[in-house]
Amino acid sequence: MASDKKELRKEKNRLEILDTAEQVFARQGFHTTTMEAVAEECGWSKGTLYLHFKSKEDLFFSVINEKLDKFTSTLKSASSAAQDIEQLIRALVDAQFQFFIENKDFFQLAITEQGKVMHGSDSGMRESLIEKQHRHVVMTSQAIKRHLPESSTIRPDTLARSIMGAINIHTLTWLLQPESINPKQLKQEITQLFLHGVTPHV
Amino acid sequence: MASDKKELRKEKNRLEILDTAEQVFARQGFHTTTMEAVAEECGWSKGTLYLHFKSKEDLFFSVINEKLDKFTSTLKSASSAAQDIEQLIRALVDAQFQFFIENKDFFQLAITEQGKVMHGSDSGMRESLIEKQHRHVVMTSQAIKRHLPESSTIRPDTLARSIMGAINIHTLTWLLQPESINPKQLKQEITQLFLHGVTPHV
DNA sequence: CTTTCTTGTGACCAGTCAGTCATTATATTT
DNA sequence: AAATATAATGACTGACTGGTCACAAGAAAG
Repeated sequence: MASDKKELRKEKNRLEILDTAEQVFARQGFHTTTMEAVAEECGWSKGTLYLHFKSKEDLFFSVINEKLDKFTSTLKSASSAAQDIEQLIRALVDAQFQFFIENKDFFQLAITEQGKVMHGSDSGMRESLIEKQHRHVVMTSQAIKRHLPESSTIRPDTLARSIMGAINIHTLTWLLQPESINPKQLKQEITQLFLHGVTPHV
Repeated sequence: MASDKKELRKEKNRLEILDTAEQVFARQGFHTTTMEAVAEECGWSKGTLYLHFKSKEDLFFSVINEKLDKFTSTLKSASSAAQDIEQLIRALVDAQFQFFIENKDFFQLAITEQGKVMHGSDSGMRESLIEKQHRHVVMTSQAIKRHLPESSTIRPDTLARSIMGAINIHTLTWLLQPESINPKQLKQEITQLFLHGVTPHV
């Protein structure tokens, strides 16, 4: 049937639009980005965007949603190989940095536009996003739980979130002042920090 | 002279507007907030706002700027009493949580509207804000440097930022799902984490 | 009380943009 | 090749809002 082909093409176009939208949103922020601008940049007309997404918000949340899924699965596979807590933390730090660097656009988007998640914005999209973030933390926590010493007083999700928060802020710094950061050293430091704290370790 | 009184009243009104604006911006985000709304909420008319601030952006940046100064000085005094690295980390974690909880509005603002710092926005305000954040980190780093063991492989500013990042994200979680957090336990965990890492400690 | 000066107002203007839909172009079927 | 169905367009509209400014209200001075 021809409808298969059609569906496929439609999906391909959808993804193309998502990719472009990600860049534009990241560059300009949600409110400053116009549908016209996205349309122009991906070579379709504004009307066509509305054949694929029912509103600007829908487009926006779709961008985030998709990338968040990819992020979660990246971390999942990165953490599956670890044999002990040290390897795991190193893997988590590595993978998150890597992902953010490879997806600067998305990172910038996620950091700068959490506002849309916290404020208003109707429909279930807000909830759906929070749910997705939650699942992300749960996934990471589970990986941690597998390797965390029984006796540890730190709960897996506290650790998961702390690592994320730290890397977030360092990535942000790095984005604002690229020259001031040595990625390799930084990753090493952070890994050490979460493994052993400030206490020097031999 | 009467002009003293006048100046004083003007300053008082300015601060009142800043306070109100902080709340409204936090509740609705930068773009969604209208000058009209701020005016209404503080009982002045829109025109009057423009007697105190030359634009919406000016108002916005003024809000952030002022709070950021308070934040820095709060941390400064909190860290000055510490006698060793443990006390210092505890103090930093405590004070930051405390400040964010007492200034939910500001926190939400800061988190959700970093976009305005990263994207466009003319004038020197963007630079001025980055500079201010930088000074904040420097101040914290200096406090850390005073107590960090010589042999430590972690640089003070890495630690300063990591703590900030971690607390940011936990505060965010706490704002989104208040019931899931036990502040006391969380603070204890985080302090432990940065002191000794995941390694259990007796 | 009248005049002058300061402070405050809000209707208005000019620009913006999300979303629509009548029309056109393209593809598919007969 | 004609007819039909589907995809794409972009001019247009309606709603909104930052910023202005001619005017009003109120205080201070004379």
